Amino acid sequence: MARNPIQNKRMRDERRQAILSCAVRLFATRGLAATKVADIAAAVGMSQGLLYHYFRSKEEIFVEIVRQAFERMNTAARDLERLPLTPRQKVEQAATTLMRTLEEHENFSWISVLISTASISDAVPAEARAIIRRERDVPYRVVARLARAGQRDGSFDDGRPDDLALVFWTTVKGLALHRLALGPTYKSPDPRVLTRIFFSETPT
Amino acid sequence: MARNPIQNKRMRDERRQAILSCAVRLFATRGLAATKVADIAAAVGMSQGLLYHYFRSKEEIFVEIVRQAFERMNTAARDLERLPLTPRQKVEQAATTLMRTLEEHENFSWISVLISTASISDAVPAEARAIIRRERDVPYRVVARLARAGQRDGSFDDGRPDDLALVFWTTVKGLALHRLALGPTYKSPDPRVLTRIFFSETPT
DNA sequence: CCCTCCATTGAATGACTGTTCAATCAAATC
DNA sequence: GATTTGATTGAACAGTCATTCAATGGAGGG
Repeated sequence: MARNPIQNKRMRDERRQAILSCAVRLFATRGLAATKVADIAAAVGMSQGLLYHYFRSKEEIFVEIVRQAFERMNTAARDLERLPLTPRQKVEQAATTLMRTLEEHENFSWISVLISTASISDAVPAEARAIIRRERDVPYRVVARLARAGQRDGSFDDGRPDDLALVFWTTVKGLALHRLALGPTYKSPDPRVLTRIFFSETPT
Repeated sequence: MARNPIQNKRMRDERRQAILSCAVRLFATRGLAATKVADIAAAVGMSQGLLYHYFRSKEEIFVEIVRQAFERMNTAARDLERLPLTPRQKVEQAATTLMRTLEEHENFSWISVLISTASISDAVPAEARAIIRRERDVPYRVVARLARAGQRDGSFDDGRPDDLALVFWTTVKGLALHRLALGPTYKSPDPRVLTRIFFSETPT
């Protein structure tokens, strides 16, 4: 193995990521409590003991997954908001991107499901709960602001912005769920099922 | 206690229902594995041992909940389908009823969340998985048929009926989730967020 | 008043599983 | 080739928790 301390750290990080990405689908399909450390170790292909060389505990793995998930999702949401586009274009782009991501990256769906269940659950580590509480409504707020902007400039229909944002993300989560149920057969619906939440077909 | 064997059975059934309705929210918030038998017993207010007088195992409780949930939901769906109404009226009635139920009966949301998580989970008893596999798409099919009927008679917009049904139920599930997060503060959005999936505002 | 059911308890049991640890291995540096 | 440093293992440990069970209570019927 690499003795170079920098390469060393990199390999360690890669190994941690490998563990995380195996653990995601286990946690998503079984939940934290029902996922055994032995399962994770088997999925990664290492001994149980070695897992504890990379993470202090099963809970730490879980927390790390939650942390990274929100980091990526919220960065993407804020990036979208900053793009120099009209509200209508932003919604269209978000809808198209999300539908494509659903089809192409199974991982997005695993993470989405994991977060959904973790958000409800009483049985998650306190640290994970804190992250969730702090981060979970960022995407909702972004979309609600978008809805408000669109309604102000007249390109969107009416409806309480918060409700519309809720329906928007709810639909995405539901599709993610469905995508996992179907596997590779899955085909995303027309992005208009998302855009229609905000405005009817006819371009202004 | 009632010695009358008929009354006796009735009291036993009531007790079983009491256990089930306490267990639902525990299973919904923690998942099957993370819910301890001790928790359920404490919630009902009985000893752990006594639980086993009413149910053979923790899993049996879970399975019974799943069974009853699908029974009610699917009966309601099929009842709606049989009503002498136009597709448009049926969708409107379903939307209104669901929005009201969400506000008034917290239990509906608990059950909805329980079923959602159970549907994904690998870690549910085989019997529950069988019930889920067998029953879960009844409501989807009912709504898809409705969509097809509405499109045929021209009162609905276009869109793949299966996709529309998916989006419809997904939204309901998402709202149930949100309703639990908010508690008594929750206020259902305008039913049109549901009807709009199928047709635009203007009445034909 | 006794006998028979059922409800009820609380403690014992036994399996499961997260975590620790002492020991081995392998690579790189000197 | 000796030494250091991190990777890796497998078994042991400890705590948790579902399930069982022997014993008690209490209500109605004879």
